[in-house]
Amino acid sequence: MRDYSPKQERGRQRVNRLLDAAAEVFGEVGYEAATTILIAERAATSVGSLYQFFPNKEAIAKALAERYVATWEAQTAAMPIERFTEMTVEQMTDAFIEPLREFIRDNRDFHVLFASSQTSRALAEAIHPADEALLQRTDAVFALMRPDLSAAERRRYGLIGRYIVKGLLAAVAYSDELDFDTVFDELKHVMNRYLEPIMRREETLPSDHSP
Amino acid sequence: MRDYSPKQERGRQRVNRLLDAAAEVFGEVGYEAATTILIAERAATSVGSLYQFFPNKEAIAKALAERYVATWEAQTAAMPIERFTEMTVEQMTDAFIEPLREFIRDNRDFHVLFASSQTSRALAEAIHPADEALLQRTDAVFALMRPDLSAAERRRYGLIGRYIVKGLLAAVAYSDELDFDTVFDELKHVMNRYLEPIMRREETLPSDHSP
Amino acid sequence: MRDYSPKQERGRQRVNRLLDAAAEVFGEVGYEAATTILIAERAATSVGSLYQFFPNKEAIAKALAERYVATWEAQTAAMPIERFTEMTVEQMTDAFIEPLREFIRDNRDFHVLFASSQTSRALAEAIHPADEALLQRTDAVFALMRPDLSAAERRRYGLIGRYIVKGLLAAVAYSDELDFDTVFDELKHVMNRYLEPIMRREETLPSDHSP
Amino acid sequence: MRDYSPKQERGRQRVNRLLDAAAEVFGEVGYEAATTILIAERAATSVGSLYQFFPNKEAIAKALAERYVATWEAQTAAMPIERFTEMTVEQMTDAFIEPLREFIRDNRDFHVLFASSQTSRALAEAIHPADEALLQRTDAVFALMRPDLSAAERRRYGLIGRYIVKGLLAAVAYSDELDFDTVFDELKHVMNRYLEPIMRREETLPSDHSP
DNA sequence: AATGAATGAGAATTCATTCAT
DNA sequence: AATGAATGAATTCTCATTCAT
Repeated sequence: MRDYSPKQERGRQRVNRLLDAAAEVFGEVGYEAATTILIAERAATSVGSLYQFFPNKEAIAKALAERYVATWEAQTAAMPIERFTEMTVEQMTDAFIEPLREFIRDNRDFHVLFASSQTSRALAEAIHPADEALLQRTDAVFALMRPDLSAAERRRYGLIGRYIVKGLLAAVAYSDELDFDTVFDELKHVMNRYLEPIMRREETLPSDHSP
Repeated sequence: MRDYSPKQERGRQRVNRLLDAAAEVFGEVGYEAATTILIAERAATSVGSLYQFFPNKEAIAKALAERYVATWEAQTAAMPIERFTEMTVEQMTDAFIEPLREFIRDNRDFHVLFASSQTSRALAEAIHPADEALLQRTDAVFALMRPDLSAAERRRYGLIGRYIVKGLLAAVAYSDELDFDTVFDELKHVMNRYLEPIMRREETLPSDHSP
Repeated sequence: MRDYSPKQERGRQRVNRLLDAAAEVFGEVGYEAATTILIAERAATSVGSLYQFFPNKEAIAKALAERYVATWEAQTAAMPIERFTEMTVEQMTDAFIEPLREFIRDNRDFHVLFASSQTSRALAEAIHPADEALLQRTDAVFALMRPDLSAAERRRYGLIGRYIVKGLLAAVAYSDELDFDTVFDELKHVMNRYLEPIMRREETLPSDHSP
Repeated sequence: MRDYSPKQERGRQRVNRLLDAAAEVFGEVGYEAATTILIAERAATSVGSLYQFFPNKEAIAKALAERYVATWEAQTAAMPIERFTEMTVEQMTDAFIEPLREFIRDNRDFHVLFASSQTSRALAEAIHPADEALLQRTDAVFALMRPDLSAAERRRYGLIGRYIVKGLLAAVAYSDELDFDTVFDELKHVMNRYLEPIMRREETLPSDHSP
């Protein structure tokens, strides 16, 4: 297989410009409708250069997803996981959602990629590792705060939470009726209400969600 | 402009077969990747015939969305809106989610269409009326149960609720870790928790979500 | 998989025109350099039509090879295999080469395809069945006239003979110094001399080619 | 025009490495499918360097062909042409084929280049001088042994012989059913039988190949 | 001189839509 | 009306060759 990694500084810069362009174009027209030529043009380069660094369109999406995850992880690294032990549910939700809010504010196009992954089988596979990386953190927090939960339960709550988040990120991206901060405020509220019974450890198993 | 509505019983049947086929194909490969020829073949007919009834691919999606809404409305008609006044929040959620659960059970491919509408500008426009129709019902219920809410608030809660629902429908469609009923049970739980403070009319305005 | 076979008479005609065009174009520029658009244009149609009937360029070559074989077989059917028993080696060679001469006269472009199959892995696979079909006949004749030969020997002589033929067909196709009939006369001579000791059944095993 | 000839010892080595790489790559994927980048990589250098020494891809093939001819000529120089006068046809054939056998054993990829030259017009022109050089030797031998043959006849027998050789070299290169030495043994046999009547000078003109 | 990035024309292939039969 | 053939613009991707570092 060919080696697509840039060897020179010039190449590294171009890769970043291409990813910026891809984020924009995906954001504007969606993954499917985005053409490699359009992306290249937006990055002020030629298709040839694009294909010098990416074997195909899918790989662009994948690299972009990875860059998002890396950015996200760098940002969340500021809040070490141990800090969560001493938090209330509200604080914990804040600790999750507020960085997300800022992240999305800076990366408005983020969501399209993940939304499109529902539409394109190939993209779904490309995105999956990134998707999975995001789950790790919730899992770790659940494990810390509710050690009595089974791995399956942690996973379930993590997944459901992620789908809620994705649902509301769609709201940010596509609804012109709901403004940015409203959605995040609602998201915090939803998550608080969802997680509160789960996090109260003195309760009976919350999987049956009974009071 | 041509008239695409079927004039005879045979035509109506063919349209339905085409929509069935379209639902399947959209479900399998997504809207973008679905080809008109594939849809026609799945309906055991020819492209030529397909274009007899639909001016273009978008129109198929639109008609399909409309058929979904009609089916949904027929199903929910069984529960007249006045009945909601005497319900607890749990009952109300049940009254919403259980029919949805059954609807989705019968129309597994439903979600893809709505997910794809996030990806394709054209499709979004085609789907929008259907999307809007679904919002009417929540709005009506809110109006009935919390007449003190402003139209904007009703709309906001309706929209947010819809995005949560969409988020979890994606879980049904794409996650092989979460099974059908688990998702719907979680969805009910989430909605209950979300709506409860909103529906408690003796509370202060829930928009600020303070206890 | 899609069905590429023509369903209407019109389609069948177009397929034949496309194969004619392909033969020409392959003959002129070779398989690799032949473009599907060029072939389509030569057949006075559009690429789209070409791809209606052939999944890819390789398939065109394959179909063409098959048509050659079919033509060839129709022509050789006139000389039933039993007739070979009563022939001298010269007559047998004649019975092989003269129809080949006529076939090539009518299908000048034939050779390019088989020559190109040495150059393109994909093409080689596509051509192989046709190639193999041609071997059947020599094999049958050897079996009839020299029943004492082992299958391996028959195959060897058949293969070598075929490579000689191919070699000289290249001469017809590419050499502007050797004219058509000269090459075939030489070919007959070569084959006669090659086959004579093999065909003389009273000889010792001809594999050692001793007098 | 630029001067592409290597000026230093290091350059000469690099050219040779590039030709080695080219031979390999042509042998593996054919001339058309071989990319300059692949050749450069195989030679453990970069395209940029490749173009330092060759103006284009065709020139690589040409240089390679020339190197083959030079190698071949060095090898055959051991057998001065006068020695042929005292040989039987069998010995003469041996004197031709055995060095060829050794040459091909050492240069397995040789044939692809010449086969590809049938497929690519441009390559054919590049190869032609090399091709022609190989003909000189047969011509010289014919002239020596059969001074009564016309130049045209010598040329004809030389060409036909060369096409037979090429045909069987293809067998070596592409047939996995015929092994290396079998093919050369058969080749010797074929050439012996072909040349014998031509070389018998007491015969009538062999062009009519009558006994 | 060496590396590998940059370019862009050109190739194969797809597919919504129109049209002939 | 029904079928499936026809069209060609658009898309992804390749690669010989040139250029910047």
